[in-house]
Amino acid sequence: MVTKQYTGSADDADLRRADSLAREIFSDVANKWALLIIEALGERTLRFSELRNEVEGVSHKMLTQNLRMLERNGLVERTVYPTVPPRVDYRLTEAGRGLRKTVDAMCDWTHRYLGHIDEARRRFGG
Amino acid sequence: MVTKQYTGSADDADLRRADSLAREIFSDVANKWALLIIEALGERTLRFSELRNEVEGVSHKMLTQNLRMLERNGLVERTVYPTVPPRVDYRLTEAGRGLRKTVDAMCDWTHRYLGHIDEARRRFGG
DNA sequence: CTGTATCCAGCAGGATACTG
DNA sequence: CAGTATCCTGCTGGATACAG
Repeated sequence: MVTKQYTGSADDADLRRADSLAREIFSDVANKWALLIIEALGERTLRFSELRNEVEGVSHKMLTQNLRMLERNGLVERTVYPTVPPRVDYRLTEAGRGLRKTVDAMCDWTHRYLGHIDEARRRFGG
Repeated sequence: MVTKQYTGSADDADLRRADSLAREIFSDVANKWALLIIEALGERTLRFSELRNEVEGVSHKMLTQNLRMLERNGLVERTVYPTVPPRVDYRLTEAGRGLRKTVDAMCDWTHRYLGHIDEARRRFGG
């Protein structure tokens, strides 16, 4: 997210639109539940109820809400089997898998710096 | 963030602690403002007011709050110059720069899939 | 300029109940 | 089982004022 310089040229409107879209996507995606859901899905296909178990602490409502958002942005694909009781599968799209790589990197980072951070907190607190 | 299997062995407590710490860090860091601040800082050293300008739309309160949190976790270093008026510089620590790489990747991803997502939204809306 | 504290509206998000 | 809708509370986060 680099700050753009708008020069007043013809296609400034396009640049501005892209920029605001980028910020919108970032806001959608840069939230705890969305990232945890993506991480939980990984390469797997999971049902709603499975996802609910995998993502520790997520409520029914938050899960539905975030899944809709991810679907809307084309990061998650939703497959409904018209059986009874119904069965709904979720899996990452190509775009979703792309994002997942970055979330993985973030998880790796978290674990790599765990000790670092733990120590920093103690210093800060003392 | 992989689900761990707790077997009841001696150092389960440690594993559990590390796990909960990891989740805590993730919750702290996986939020819009924190990531935007980290991205804005980049390799630069910025003052509070500069940061306020760089991070579009952030309020005084949110900026302070997130900077404290990032400082507490040892991701941002805060330098106070006891001048009048006071001057305070912020810059990423090594840990912070590590995280920044993953945020960069996320930003790259956003721009790479911008069109993709735009299209997905239209499909979803129609 | 930077930071803290207070107040308060608005929304996030949990619990619950109900459909297909 | 999956999803939607409603209610209701508690927290988030903006605005404002003030201090160092």
